[in-house]
Amino acid sequence: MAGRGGYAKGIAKREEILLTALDVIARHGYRGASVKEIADAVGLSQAGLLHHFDSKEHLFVEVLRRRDELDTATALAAFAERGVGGALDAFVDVMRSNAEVPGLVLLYSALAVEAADPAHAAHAYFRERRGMFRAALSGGIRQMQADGDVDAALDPDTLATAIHALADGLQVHSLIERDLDMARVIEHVVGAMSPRDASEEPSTP
Amino acid sequence: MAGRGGYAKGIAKREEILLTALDVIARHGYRGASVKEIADAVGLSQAGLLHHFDSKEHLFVEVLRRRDELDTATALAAFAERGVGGALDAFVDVMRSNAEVPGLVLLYSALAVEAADPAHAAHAYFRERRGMFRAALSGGIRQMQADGDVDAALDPDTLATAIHALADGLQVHSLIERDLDMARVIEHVVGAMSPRDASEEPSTP
DNA sequence: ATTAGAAACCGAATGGCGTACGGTATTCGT
DNA sequence: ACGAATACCGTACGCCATTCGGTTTCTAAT
Repeated sequence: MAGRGGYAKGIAKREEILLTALDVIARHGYRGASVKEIADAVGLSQAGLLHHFDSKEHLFVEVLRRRDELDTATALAAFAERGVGGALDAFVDVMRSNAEVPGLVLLYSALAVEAADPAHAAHAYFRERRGMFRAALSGGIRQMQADGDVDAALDPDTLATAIHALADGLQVHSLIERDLDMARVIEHVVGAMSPRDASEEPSTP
Repeated sequence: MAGRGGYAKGIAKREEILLTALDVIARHGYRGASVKEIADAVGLSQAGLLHHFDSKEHLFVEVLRRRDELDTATALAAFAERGVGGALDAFVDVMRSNAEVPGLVLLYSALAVEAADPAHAAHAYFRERRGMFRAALSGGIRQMQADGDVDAALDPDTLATAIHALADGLQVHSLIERDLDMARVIEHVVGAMSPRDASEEPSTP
């Protein structure tokens, strides 16, 4: 069991662990990010670290959950400021900035695959996350279709599924091909989805 | 070291191991596919199994290499028969049939992430494979642009990168969302890339 | 048909892994 | 200042991939 909702010291330590875990992953790779390595990095024994989290898996999932909170806040703010088109831009921006957090893409991709096992702590996380994400994305696409920014002939749900998969696939590829500009690829593809008569070529209006 | 190029018995056993490995992955998941499990399934000790392959990683990479040989043969045959457009169809077909091999998508996705580690046996494999695959794909796209089947305003290299990432991302997603029709999504996206004046509907409904 | 050497295979051991358990020390509301 | 909840540790367990030395089996050359 994890010592949840405890003393100030414990809360601070838990926070430190979450931050340090990403650091260790960035430096040692996902395989090298053992409980011992992370425990050493925060000055705890292995048992001491596992006191704060149910398991190593749960710790990692918690790291992603924290990141999600930041990201959705950013996206919602962009939506409030700039509307639907701004939200899609914000999505690309979030992806761009997350790609610069060392270890984060590695952790996300690794867990996304491990989550295939229904017994894995990340299974439920990814299931619900994908539902939420795709619902929001397809909603945004529908709005953009109404605004004439996306071809109305395309199916919003299928498109949302595709963009989400594209984003995750690019992350996996970027692990090896480190100069891969994910945001640029996505922007290019999304640009191809806009109605041809409206934009693309600046011919006489 | 591996007992390569040996007696008939060894060659047969190695083949059996490669087939059985996929079976074990399908039944026990990637995490459950330990050397012991696979060794038991083929009637060997762990040491006996490792005699045939340099490591567990190398064994898994070999499974993927074999599959690639089959797939490229299929794709080349389709190209010879049906030309460039047929090759893209063949690519989708190959994806569709591979998705029905239990364990294969799981193995591929798991290794694709583990290959982030330069020391991993799959690192070189995925590096070279992506180069080949994208070169072929972008070449095909260029041809289809010349034929008027793909919008000429799109960048072939970027598009090839996107489609490849999309395919891999869909595979990861399908691990959890098992009713996800990957081929359908890809066909829908590819259909959206065709010139608008040419076809009214983006793809077959 | 024999034989020498390569290949196939095994038992046991090694070091690392995540985690469960029992116990001690620290914290902090009361 | 008390005591229960929390923080933390040493130890141990079972599983993992891999290594090593040794034995059996195969087969090509004699």
